[in-house]
Amino acid sequence: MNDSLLLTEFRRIVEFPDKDFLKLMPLIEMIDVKKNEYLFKEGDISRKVYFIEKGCLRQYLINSNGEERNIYFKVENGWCSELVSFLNNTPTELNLQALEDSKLLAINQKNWIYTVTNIAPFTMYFIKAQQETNYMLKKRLGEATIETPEEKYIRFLNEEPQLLLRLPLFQIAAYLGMTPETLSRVRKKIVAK
Amino acid sequence: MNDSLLLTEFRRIVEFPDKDFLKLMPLIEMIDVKKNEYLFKEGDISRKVYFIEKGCLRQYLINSNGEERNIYFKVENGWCSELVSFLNNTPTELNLQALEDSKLLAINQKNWIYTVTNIAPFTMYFIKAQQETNYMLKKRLGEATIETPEEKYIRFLNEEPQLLLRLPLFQIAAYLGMTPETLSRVRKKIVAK
DNA sequence: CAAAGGCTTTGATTTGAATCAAGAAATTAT
DNA sequence: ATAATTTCTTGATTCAAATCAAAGCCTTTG
Repeated sequence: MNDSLLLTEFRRIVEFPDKDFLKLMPLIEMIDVKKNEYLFKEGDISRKVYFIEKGCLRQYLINSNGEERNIYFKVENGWCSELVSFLNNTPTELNLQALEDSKLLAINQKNWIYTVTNIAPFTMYFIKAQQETNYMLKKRLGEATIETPEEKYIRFLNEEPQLLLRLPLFQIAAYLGMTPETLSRVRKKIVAK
Repeated sequence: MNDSLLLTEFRRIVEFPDKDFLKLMPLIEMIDVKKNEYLFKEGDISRKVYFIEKGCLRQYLINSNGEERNIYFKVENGWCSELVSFLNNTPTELNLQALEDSKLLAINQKNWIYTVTNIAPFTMYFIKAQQETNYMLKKRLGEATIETPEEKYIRFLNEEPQLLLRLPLFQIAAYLGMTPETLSRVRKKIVAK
C-alpha cells in the first residue's frame, strides 16, 4: 500500500490514515488510454475525476478560429477533472486529451461525492490540492500577458524543465501562448547566450 | 437571517440548514476597509479568508518592471483569499486591494479550519465555489493569449457589464491585458459600429 | 472657484511577434 | 530501408498593439 502513488500524493499535503485509504480503494477504477485519446471534449459532460499514475495529459481550449491553447499539462501524481461540469451535469468548454499512453485512476460522480463527504482526509486533501491548482492558474494568468515570449520560456525552463523532455515543442508553444516559430527563435537566442 | 448575503450565497449552490449557519456566525468577524487599502501584499502571509458584503476588491500581480496585471475583480457575494499561503504559512506573490470602501466578512485560520472540517455544508459549498473560480481562471487563461483586444473587451461587456460601471478604465485595461490607450481605441471603434 | 492631480483620449512612431513561405530534420508507417 | 507525414527551423514581410508624447477632461481639494 505504501508504494501507492496516490497515497503518497495524499500524504504529500495531509495526514491520510491507512484505514481511510482502504475505504477509498474499492471506489477507484483503473483506466488505460492511448496517446491522443480524449477523456472529454468541448460540449461533453465530465463524468469522472482522473489521477495520473503514468503518462501525460493536456487540458486545452479551442477558439473560434480553431486555434488551440493549452491550459496545462499534467503528469504522474497530477489530477485532471472538470468539476463544474461533473457536479452540475453541464457541458464543459474544455478538452482533456492524453499526450502519451497513460494509466489513470478514475472516480465516478457517485463515488467521488461519497468520498468527499465521508472520508475526511480526502476532503482536506482535495481542498488543498484545488488551491494549488488555483494559485498556479492565477499566477499563469498574470504572467500570460505581462511577460515576453523569452521570459515565458525561461520561466518554463526553470519551473517545469521535465516537460521539455517529454513534449513536442509545438505543444509547449501552445501552452506558453506563442507560435511555434516564435518559440523556435526564442530557443535559438537563448542557446546563443 | 434569511436576509444574510452570505447565507444566500451558500444556498445558491448547496443546501445549508439554519443550524449550521448559526454555528458559523460567531466565527466570523466584520471588517471595513477603505478604498485603496490592502488586505495582503506580495510577500505577506494571508491570514484570513474574506467574503464581500459590499464593495469591490482586486487581486493582482506585479511583474519585474513594476507593471500590474489584474487577475480578477470581486464584488458583493464574492470571496477573496490566498489559501496556499493561508494554509501553509508561506508568502504569497499576489496582492489583494480594495478598489472601493468595502465591508467584508472575515474568517481566520483557526476558525476556517474548524468550519471546513466540522460544518459539512460549508465544506461542500467551499469545494464547489472553488471549482467555479478554477473554471473561470482556466477559461480566462485560454482566452488571454488567443483573443484580440477587441474580442476581450466584447467578452467583458457581455460577461461582466456591471464592472464597467464601477471601475476606472485603466483597471479594466490591466484586467484584459492591454494598455489603457488600446482599450480607449477599442471602445471608440465599437461605439462607431 | 481655481489649481492640482489623476484619468482618458488622440496622434505619430516604433517594434516585436504573427504570418506567409519554404526547406530541413525527425518520426512514423509501409 | 524508403516513403510519408509530422515537426521544427529559418527568412522575408506584414501588421497590430506598445510606446512616446501631448492635450483635454474629470475629479478632488485647498
